[in-house]
Amino acid sequence: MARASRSRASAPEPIPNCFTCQWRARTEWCVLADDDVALLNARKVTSTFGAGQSIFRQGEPCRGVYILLSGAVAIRKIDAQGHAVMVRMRYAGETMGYRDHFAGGVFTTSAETLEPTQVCFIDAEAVRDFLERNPALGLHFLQRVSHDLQHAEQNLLMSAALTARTRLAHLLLTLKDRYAEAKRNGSLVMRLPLSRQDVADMVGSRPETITRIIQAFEQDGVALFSGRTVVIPDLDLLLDEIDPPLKR
Amino acid sequence: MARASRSRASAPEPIPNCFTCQWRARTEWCVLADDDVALLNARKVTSTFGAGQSIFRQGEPCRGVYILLSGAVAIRKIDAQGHAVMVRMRYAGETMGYRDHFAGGVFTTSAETLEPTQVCFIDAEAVRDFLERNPALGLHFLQRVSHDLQHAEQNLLMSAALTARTRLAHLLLTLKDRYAEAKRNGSLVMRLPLSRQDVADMVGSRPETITRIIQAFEQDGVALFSGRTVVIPDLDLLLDEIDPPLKR
DNA sequence: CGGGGGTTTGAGTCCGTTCAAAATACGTGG
DNA sequence: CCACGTATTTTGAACGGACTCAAACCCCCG
Repeated sequence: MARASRSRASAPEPIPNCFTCQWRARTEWCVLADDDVALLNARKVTSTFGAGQSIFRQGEPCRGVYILLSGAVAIRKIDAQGHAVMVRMRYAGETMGYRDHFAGGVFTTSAETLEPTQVCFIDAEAVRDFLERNPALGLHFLQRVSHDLQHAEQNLLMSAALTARTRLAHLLLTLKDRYAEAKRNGSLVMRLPLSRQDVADMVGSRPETITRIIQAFEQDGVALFSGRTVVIPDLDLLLDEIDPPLKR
Repeated sequence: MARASRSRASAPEPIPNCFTCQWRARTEWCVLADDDVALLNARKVTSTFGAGQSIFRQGEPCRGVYILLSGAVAIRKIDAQGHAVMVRMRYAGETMGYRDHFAGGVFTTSAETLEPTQVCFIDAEAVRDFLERNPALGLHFLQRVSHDLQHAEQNLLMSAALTARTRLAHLLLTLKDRYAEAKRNGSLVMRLPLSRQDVADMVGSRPETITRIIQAFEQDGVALFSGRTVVIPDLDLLLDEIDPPLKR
């Protein structure tokens, strides 16, 4: 189908199998019994995207949900002024598109790959079938969405009470969990797949402000930036940033 | 149980009946068949609260969900600095506590009545039973929580891109739907159950700023405040506030 | 009629923004 | 592999919205 045509032509690679999938035990779909997994395996459609490609667009009817096998995706939303602002990321192993799927069936966000990414698509009809065959799956998603909600609310409080500097520190801390590698001297190094604009969006600020906070971080030895590569010499220093987070 | 002891002793009033409940068709519970409703009717525990009383507190294990029969409730959250900030309201006909119930079982917010309020309590075990007997109920809540999530995300974007003035206009518009009465001259009048501090919390601002915006609104004829009573002479003027909502 | 909490007013400050230009990085074609 | 054009990032200066602090005010309640 149309979606498949977006995938990048590539050398024959092994067709992903749900049974041997490394994420099988760690996603919401882990409650599926073996025969359900067989069905999932048959129904899923796998595609591969290069970096910077669109998986779905805000406004489209949503035809199903996606599971990320590898890579990372930026979720963006068009704001009142018509600009696309990045609101969150999705990583390998995560399901995506389920909010809009369960909320009503129209995408309220767009998804664009930040790196080469492999995704499994489960169409809406299949999702409905699985939900029917195994109500526990629905409860898992209910729990998932509820957690998302708590997280979103936490973010709202954060943005109101914390400075941009503290919020950037928070962002770096979450990104470190996904991207940081420990060096032998104890420092952490990571290469972010985000532009300054994207970072600014996620922090609720502007690129210029991000640059200035970065300068401050470098002066204080909290984090050293060079392009999209970040070095965190001492994690404790970064953690201190969010400890006394009083605003003004 | 303990919860019942919090209820206000009151003159014998008719015991609410789920079958004749005015909200029956309009809540998530509408999917319940008659025999389920009978069970709901038997399992629910109704209590009555005066204004300003606590229904549950952040940090408590959450023992079930609540349905508001009448009144209104303020949901507050303790922020990083230890202050309780109001994050949202719950109105008659709405279910409350379901987020924390489905997310994990500990209240991440506190609930306090803003007016005399009557609530039905459904304990967690009963919720589990209903979910089991009728999986569609779970899907309804899934839809509900997903909508909440979209709303929360919208709020996050709003707070980042809109001025406090515009955000207050938004708040007034939502409050109008619940509280405004139309006068014969076409103006709307409402009495808010919120203090300036609460309004400031919900707008992500401070009481002083709210006062100043109110003054500006009065000068522009958008809304006239006297204490907690608000007059909206011309709804279109208020709507104009959110129409060109560019910040800076 | 005397508190006392909530609300308003005032003045000053600061964080983050805007606007604009310079510098740098990046991708593409020659 | 290097030159070039474009996009991103950085720098600078100035503005402004919203905050802080603090005092005055007012309304409600006892």
